[in-house]
Order: sequence, then C-alpha cells, then structure tokens
Amino acid sequence: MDPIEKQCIEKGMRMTDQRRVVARVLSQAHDHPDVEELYHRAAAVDPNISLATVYRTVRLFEEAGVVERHDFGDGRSRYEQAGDDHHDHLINIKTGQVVEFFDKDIEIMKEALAQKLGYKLVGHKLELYGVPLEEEK
Amino acid sequence: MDPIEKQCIEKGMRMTDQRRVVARVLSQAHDHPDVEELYHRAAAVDPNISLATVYRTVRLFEEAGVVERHDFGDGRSRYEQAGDDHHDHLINIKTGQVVEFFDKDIEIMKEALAQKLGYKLVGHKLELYGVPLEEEK
DNA sequence: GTACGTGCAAAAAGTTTGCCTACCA
DNA sequence: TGGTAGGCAAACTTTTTGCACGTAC
Repeated sequence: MDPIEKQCIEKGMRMTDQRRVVARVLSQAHDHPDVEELYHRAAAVDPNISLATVYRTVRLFEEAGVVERHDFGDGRSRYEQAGDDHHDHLINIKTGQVVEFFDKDIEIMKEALAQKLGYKLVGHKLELYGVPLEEEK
Repeated sequence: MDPIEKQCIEKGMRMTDQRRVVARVLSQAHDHPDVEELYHRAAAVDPNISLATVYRTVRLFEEAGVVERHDFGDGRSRYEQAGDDHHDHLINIKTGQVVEFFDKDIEIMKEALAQKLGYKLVGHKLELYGVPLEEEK
C-alpha cells in the first residue's frame, strides 16, 4: 500500500477508489504536478475520475497534512507528498524546472527566527529562483 | 516625487495619471495590499481608474522590478514596493497578519545555497508561518 | 501625430459548489 | 442503511484581453 493511503487510513478517512488512485499518483510522483496533471495521471488509471474529485481530494489531503501545496508563481497550485523529509525548492526561471534541496543549518535558522519574533513555527517555505551559472549572461 | 515614480521615469516608462496614482499608493502602503485593495485606495484619489488598469500597472511595475509580488497562500497576489531593503515575511496563521523581518545570515546562506546548486540567485523568498508563542496551545 | 495606455465588458483560467446518484463502512 | 463521496455542470474568483477612444511625448 502506498504511504499516502496508509496515512489516510490511520487518520480514519473513508477510502474510495478515487482517493486511492490520487494517493497512488501522488506517492509515485517525483515532481510537483498541478491539479490538471494529477487529473490526467489519475484518469490514465481510472478514466471515470472527475476533475472536481481531484480538487476535492488534494484539498482533503492537504488539510490532513499528507500532501503539501506549493505555489511557484505560475498561478497554479502544485502538490507533492508531505514526507518526513522536508526540503526546499530552487526554481530555474528559464525552464521552470524545480530542484529540491535540504540544508540543516537553514532549517535551524528558520526555527530560531520564528522564536525570536515570538512565534511558534508551524510551516515554512523557502524558494530560490535562479538561472544556471554557465548561462547567466 | 515618490520613489516608485522616480524609478519608473528612470526606466523610461511613460507616466500617466493612473500609473502615478498606483505608484503613490504603493509607495505609501506599509502593508501588503492585493489588487482589489490597491484599486480601492487608488479610486479614492482618482475615481475614474479601472481595475484592469491597476492589474496592468502592477504587472508592469513587477516586470520592471519596482514592486514585488507575494503569494501568502490565500489565492490573491499581494504587492509591496521593492526597495533596497529586502526582507522576508512571517505570517501569523491565526490572524493573517504579516510581520517583516531581515536576517543577514540567512540572506548569505540563500546566496551560498544557490551557488552550491549551480545557480545564480535572481530571486528568493522565505515565508515562515507561525502562531504567537503564548497562544500556541 | 503616433504609438501606447485606459475603460469597459467579455473571456479565460483555476477552483469551488449544488444537486442528485452511487457507494463505503 | 445512513451518511458521506463522486460526477456533472454551473458558479465563483482572480486575472487577462479585445476593442474603441484618449493621451503622453
């Protein structure tokens, strides 16, 4: 069983075929698909799934904390599995390609900064936008 | 003359009354208004300005680099003057209130990280989402 | 004078919702 | 079987655009 479905069951969600399909598609995705893309991938498995259901499902998953929603500035929400392996993103503004990275020190600093400002950190995102070094000209 | 208008002229933009009004509203804003809010503030000065013009103007300003666009997760774009005083944001998820902060060390780390990944940093944003420490329960 | 900006309304894009049917537990 | 999820289409929100008119330079 895929990890997202497992988490859903643990949280007591009612599991339908459609939710299982979306869960699996998200678990297997190694990119950051938007809803339209998720819909296509899900429809390849179950051609009867509707776009509305994909919207409802990703929202449900997001609220349950099993997936993360991102906005990389192109007007669409993008989703990925919310694992224990937190990471940040670097977006190549020439190609739209997204590179994931993790840096322990910066994570520590985020926590410390929130604390210093008088807040408990409940979420955080760091996005770097860049151009490849060789082509920067 | 407000700083945004000055920058616009330096960049050779044609300055209309409407652009001046939006520039002034943005220069005087100390929050992160969305387009609807900018439109209201601009309309208070010039009742003939249209929403479409505000959209066109903020986009123009953003592309020229004189304002910054943010997405704090509520589905609308929010704008603020792009000064030399870069800062990041902490969003109080209970109230939606936005706290600005700046941390030299974290800025240095962003730059270093991008470099390590093989990119030249052209933009970056760090958003912390938190709840006030006293009320965290 | 001419290229460019504006207002208005319509359209586009992304997302949500109402309603009725279908199905999970 | 009862309550909840899904499909479909319509509605909604935010943002963009076509067109005719107006204006900065």
